[in-house]
Amino acid sequence: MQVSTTLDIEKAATILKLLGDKTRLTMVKILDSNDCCVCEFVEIFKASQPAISQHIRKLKDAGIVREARRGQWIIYSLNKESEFYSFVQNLLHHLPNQDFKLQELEEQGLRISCDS
Amino acid sequence: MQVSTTLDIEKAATILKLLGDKTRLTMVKILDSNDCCVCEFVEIFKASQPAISQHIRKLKDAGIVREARRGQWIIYSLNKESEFYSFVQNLLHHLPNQDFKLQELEEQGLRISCDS
DNA sequence: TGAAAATATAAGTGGATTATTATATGCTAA
DNA sequence: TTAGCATATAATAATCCACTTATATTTTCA
Repeated sequence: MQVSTTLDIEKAATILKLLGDKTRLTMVKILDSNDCCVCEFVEIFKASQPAISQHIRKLKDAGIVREARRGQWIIYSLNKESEFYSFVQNLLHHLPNQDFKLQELEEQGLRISCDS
Repeated sequence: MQVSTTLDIEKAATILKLLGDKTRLTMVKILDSNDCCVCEFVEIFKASQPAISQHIRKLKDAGIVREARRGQWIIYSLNKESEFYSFVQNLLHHLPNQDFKLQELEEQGLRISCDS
């Protein structure tokens, strides 16, 4: 296997610990194929808004996701410039697609907010 | 990227949390190229024997490593039959080789124990 | 301008995780 | 058969983590 980047073991452990949480790991898998805002995650995970915001902040602090304000929403996406991007990509390839979660939202009309 | 196995997200998060610890991650990286016993890890990590045993037990409980008694020593190795093996392998490829740690032990004559 | 929506942040709490200390187990060799 | 080594296990203490509740900030729109 050819690997593009070699990570410091300490940094790698930090990233793995971050992703070693079901909510954050699922978030990142979803963000791998869609941009998303906090309110959507709140729906998907049936969690409180502060809980979701706190998970996202950890991912943002580590540089794994980035944010872009769009009106009153803040849209999150994977940060492709992150030094961990290819590492995370490789992980994600082992996980089942989670797009059905967003599709469910769409069917409930709960995804209009971040459409476009 | 072609991936051999797809893991349940929940299981994947569990494995990532396990590996999201510098000591355990380094252990697994070392075991990727060498079998090892507890006393060697104690030396390498300058940690207490119970602390090391407890880390190893977590890896063993998850099926990532297996043990084989050899006289008074117990030799640990990566469990290639684990359903997580290819997942873990992929991770490890991103990490720098840690063989120098065992080489240091050898130079101090502290590796005789597990030689075979 | 003021109300409402989306999000962030702070403080506090309970549960999980890690290390320590103490003790038990299993094997070897004298 | 007993002493010593390697390792496991149990109990406990300290630290960390994720969630909750409460509040602040930013933006939109009427």
